Amino acid sequence: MATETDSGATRRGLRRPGLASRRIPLRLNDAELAARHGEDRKFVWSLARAFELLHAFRPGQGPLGNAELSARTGLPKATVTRLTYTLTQLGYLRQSELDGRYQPSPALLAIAYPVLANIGIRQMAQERMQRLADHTGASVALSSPDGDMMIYVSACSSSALDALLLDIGSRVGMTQSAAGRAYLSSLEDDEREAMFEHFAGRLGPDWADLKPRILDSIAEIRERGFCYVDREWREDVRAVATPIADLDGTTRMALTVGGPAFALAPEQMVEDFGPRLVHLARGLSRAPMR
Amino acid sequence: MATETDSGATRRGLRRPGLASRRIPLRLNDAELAARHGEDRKFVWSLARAFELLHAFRPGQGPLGNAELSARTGLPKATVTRLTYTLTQLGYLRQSELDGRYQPSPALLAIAYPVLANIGIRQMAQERMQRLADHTGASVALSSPDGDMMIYVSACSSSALDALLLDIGSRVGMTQSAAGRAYLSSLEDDEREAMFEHFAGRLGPDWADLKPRILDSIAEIRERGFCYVDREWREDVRAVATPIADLDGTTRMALTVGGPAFALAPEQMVEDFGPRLVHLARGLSRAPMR
DNA sequence: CCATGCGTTTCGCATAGCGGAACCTTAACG
DNA sequence: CGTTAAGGTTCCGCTATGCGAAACGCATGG
Repeated sequence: MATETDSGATRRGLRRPGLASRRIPLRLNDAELAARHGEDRKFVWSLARAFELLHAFRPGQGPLGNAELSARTGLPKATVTRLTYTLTQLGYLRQSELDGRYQPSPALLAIAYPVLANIGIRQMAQERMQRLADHTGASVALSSPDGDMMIYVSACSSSALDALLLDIGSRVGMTQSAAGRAYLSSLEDDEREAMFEHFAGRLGPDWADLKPRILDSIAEIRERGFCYVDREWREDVRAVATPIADLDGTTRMALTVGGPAFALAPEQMVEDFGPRLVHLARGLSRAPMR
Repeated sequence: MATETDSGATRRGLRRPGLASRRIPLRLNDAELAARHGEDRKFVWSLARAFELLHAFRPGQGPLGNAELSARTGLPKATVTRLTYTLTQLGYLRQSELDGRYQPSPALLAIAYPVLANIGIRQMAQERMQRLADHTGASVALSSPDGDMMIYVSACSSSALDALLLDIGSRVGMTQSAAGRAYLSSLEDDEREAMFEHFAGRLGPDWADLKPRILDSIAEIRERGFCYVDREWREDVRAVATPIADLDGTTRMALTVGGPAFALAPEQMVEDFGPRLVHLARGLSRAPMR
């Protein structure tokens, strides 16, 4: 009997936890937040599940089958079948004729498009970013905060670097990246403090190492307008970044020049790229009109 | 009693139709298809509703409130509240502090990102597209089919055209645009015939006008590799386009050069841009490796 | 042939989530 | 200030929804 009851409880009980506690499902709202929705009459769980599923697709890893999706998300096979089916019908997933596995379809770009269109500064910045990319031979990007990540909303690279290092939509950690620190520097003290609390909670002991480095970067920005971060985000990448506001004057973002460490000399980053970046940001901030 | 029953029936009955028959909610799966899901045990309606809601946001139209969303989608206010609430929690919508209205957030870009990363030819094309844009002074784009639309998956513009005419994720009609016709030309006869059936169904009487023009464009492509479409998609836009395949060799796409009619002379489009475009497509198709 | 692995289908059940209606706010107006 | 209007949220009863364990199909492949 106890078994019976337990099994029932577990079966239902697993539902939420499947999303909530296990494996940090929603990368931006903390797991705790998700857990808090346990009794929330307003929260639509099937939606959360579907997005978690979409999130299981990673760039460059190619198509995924239902089994793989089930494994990654922790959702039961039947549920995955239903979700992939629905998403396919809606056109957001595309199923390979051959192996029946799924891939996100361009339709997703279409729903993401209004995001781009709503970032006023993007349009203005585009050309000048490209010029800066050409001059520096590195990648230039504009990024916007999202949880504890920075998301690229615009990206240019020079011909020198054959492939774009990172493209629109890619994400870099807010704490380790130059972009993230530039953004953090633009926050009010109390806002930044709140973020720090989050980080502390998330990172635990590592935070002690990280915090001073972030503070250094912020001080650097205060002093000369940009920060230089060398191989912290990734072993092989260095970048400079500066904060910038969108045309509405409130939305905070970051502007970055970066690239593979082997191709970029630290001096040129600090002496040339950094100042140019600041110049660009200034130019965009006192934007003529609109 | 009859009233009672009817009201009940209507109440529930309205649900599906709210998505299905009314106002062509899912732009790519035909309304008919959606309607067909009436009894489909596998179809998750809340998902469809949520995406319809996301789809209500249009580029450049700024943030939307729940009322507006309710009006646009035909979903009841309470439902909209629940959905916006959930999407906000998940981070895909962002709510303005001031007026409480919603806007799609960059998190959407992050879920769309794998789409870009999976299109192999994108990376290779980027630089050469940019060069072509610089040379022509027009916009160069790579687009992928989605239902009866072409969606831009890559876009370059020259410095000459200050703003990007269209950005990644924007959509143009398959029937009217050069890109769409280039894509159509790359289909097998039976596939194309199937598309034509769709169009005929969708467009009704207009189809009679449109079809010959599409066939002309296709003939043009057969003959000289590209088609030139002048102010059909929009009053003020002209473009040339050519078909191209992704690296996998199967996924069909289109490559376009286009821009405002006043800035582009028909002769240069046909004599210079078109041939260059074809050259570019050829170069990309016999891509060296990978 | 039986195992293994993927995918779909079935089906009974609890509840998720729907939506009409009531209920707050704010704002504007007379 | 009442009053109307327009946005939004909350309530709440009800059932269709969508969940997921388990059974089933269907390929591989040893």
